[in-house]
Amino acid sequence: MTVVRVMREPERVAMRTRERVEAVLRQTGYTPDLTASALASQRTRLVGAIVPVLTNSLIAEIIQGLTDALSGDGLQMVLGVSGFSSAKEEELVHAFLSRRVDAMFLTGVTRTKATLAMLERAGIPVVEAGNLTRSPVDMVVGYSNVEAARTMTRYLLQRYGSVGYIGAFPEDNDRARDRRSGYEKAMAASRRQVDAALCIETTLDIDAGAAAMSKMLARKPRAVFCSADALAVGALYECQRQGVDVPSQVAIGGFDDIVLAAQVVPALTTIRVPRYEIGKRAGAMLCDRLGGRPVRKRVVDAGFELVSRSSA
Amino acid sequence: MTVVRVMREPERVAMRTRERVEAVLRQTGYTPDLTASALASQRTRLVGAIVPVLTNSLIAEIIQGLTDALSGDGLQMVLGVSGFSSAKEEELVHAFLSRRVDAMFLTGVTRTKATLAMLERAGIPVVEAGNLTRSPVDMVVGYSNVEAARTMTRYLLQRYGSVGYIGAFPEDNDRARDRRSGYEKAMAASRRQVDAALCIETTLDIDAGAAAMSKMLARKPRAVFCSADALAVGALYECQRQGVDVPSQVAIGGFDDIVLAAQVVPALTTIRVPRYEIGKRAGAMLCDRLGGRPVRKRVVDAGFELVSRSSA
DNA sequence: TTGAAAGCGCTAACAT
DNA sequence: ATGTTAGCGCTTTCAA
Repeated sequence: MTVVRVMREPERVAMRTRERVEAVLRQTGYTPDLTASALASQRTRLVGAIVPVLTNSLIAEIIQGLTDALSGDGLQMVLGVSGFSSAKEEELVHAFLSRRVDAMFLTGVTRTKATLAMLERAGIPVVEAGNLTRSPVDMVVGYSNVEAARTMTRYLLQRYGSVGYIGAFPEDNDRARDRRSGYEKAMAASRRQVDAALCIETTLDIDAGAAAMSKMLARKPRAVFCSADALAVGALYECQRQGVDVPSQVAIGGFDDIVLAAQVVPALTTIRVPRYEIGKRAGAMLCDRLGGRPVRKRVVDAGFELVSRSSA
Repeated sequence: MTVVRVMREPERVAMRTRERVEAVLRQTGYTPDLTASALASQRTRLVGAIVPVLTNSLIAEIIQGLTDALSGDGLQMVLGVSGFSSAKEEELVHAFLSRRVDAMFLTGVTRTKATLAMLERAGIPVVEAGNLTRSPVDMVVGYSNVEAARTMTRYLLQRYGSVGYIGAFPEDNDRARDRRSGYEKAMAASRRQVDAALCIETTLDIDAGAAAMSKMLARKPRAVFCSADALAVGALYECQRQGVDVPSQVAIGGFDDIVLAAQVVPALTTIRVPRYEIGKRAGAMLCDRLGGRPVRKRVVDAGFELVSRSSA
């Protein structure tokens, strides 16, 4: 017990005892065993985080924000990668709960019934990030993907009259689904048919964006909304390779405002979302709850902003 | 005990008993507590991983490979971000050892004495990744940054006669240091002075590459070796913005072969390293050791390859 | 085929 | 200011 006090409330231990204990601790290279501490205290100081992939700068920055927030409170992060699969996410949630993580961070707002039930039963703080919902499992911080996509589509529609769509596969990915839905809503609002040939869904990387654009160029679109900057950048390069001028022949709108977006020539018109801040805020909310500080706002809308640059 | 057997060696339990136990487990929604398991068995099934940053596609892909390898063996990853600080890395190593991780993954091959000592004492499998060394803490998988940088510099020197350098800050970053050193060796080998004005070190992102190139263009370099593709891409865009043609006016060589490198116009001449495979192999080596399978090759050279494209 | 018992290294509440 | 004690929920070994 005295040893414990030296480590946790050294002022309560007599100077001489303390020094003796500290000397021994140093000599023996003692390191407290958090494994035992976790069992005894029922707190692991571990946060489980599940992301669909890591190789995506949007997600990487959110996670960076999350770790920054957590490390301030001495919390650590167990990371799981779901590969855009709800089933894999379910497995991971189970594994993390079995590890008795103190809290969970999840990407997006849709998951399996079983996942929901487990989370419910666990009763730990959970924050969902990257989208919005009226009914989060517990807390959510993100922005409206529907509204953002609608805003961009409307912008392109006003300027160019017609707009195609290149997006990520929507299965097990509510952000992609909502972005597509925003596109469709804007189209409907201005009484446009969505032309299936001008609406491509694909994997989420630069090459795929280029390939999709290559197909779409055959149909001579006037403007294309790419629901992720990675896709938009790939599309842009494809245009360059084919000698199609952007924006005079085809305009391109992106989504995410990754660092690259401001650098490409022409610079990308896109939707800016506060990525890093979303992660940081999510982490802060978890810290608050774990520290016994109540969180009043359980649904945090971090907002978005249309950044108009040269590509559209 | 019978319950335990039902979960671990069900064939050893009588059919009827087993069914009864399984029913109860399902009804109560029982989830084994790994926290207690860890304490009793002295195995956490946790691997600690420390990276300098996440927002870097090279690193993100290595980590992706690592998680893929680990998840096959039911291992999970605690992730720490050191921000290119050896001191922060030291803290993280301490925290992870205190958590009794079964193994450690570290980026690069140089660290503080204290870190080394802790690792030594812990006696767990450790794999260092992303560079090579003759004397790893335990195991290492990477490639020679010196040789790769030398190869690229030599290539540029042969074609363009003189070569400038834009690289990442070398403090607490042996990959950056070695790349610079490879550049200098190649320069020395062809009897060139390294012109300080043609040698810029900066932070590791696209904007910084653009800014550095902007400065360097004032000196009319014939070719520039950017020791990371992020920098090279930034440099390339800066040239485009300034109307400087690549490669006829300035040639640019990169390093890493990120996905973007093949897509930019002109496509980037760069050094390809097997990023994902490095992470995967590192994970596999840890799994082998934890599974009691000895690892013969403790130093794995994953190699590199100069990819000649249009930018140089 | 099933069960009993000790112990992993801490925490937390209660003495002294 | 310091010490004692009883768990936490598993694993491991030994017994029945």
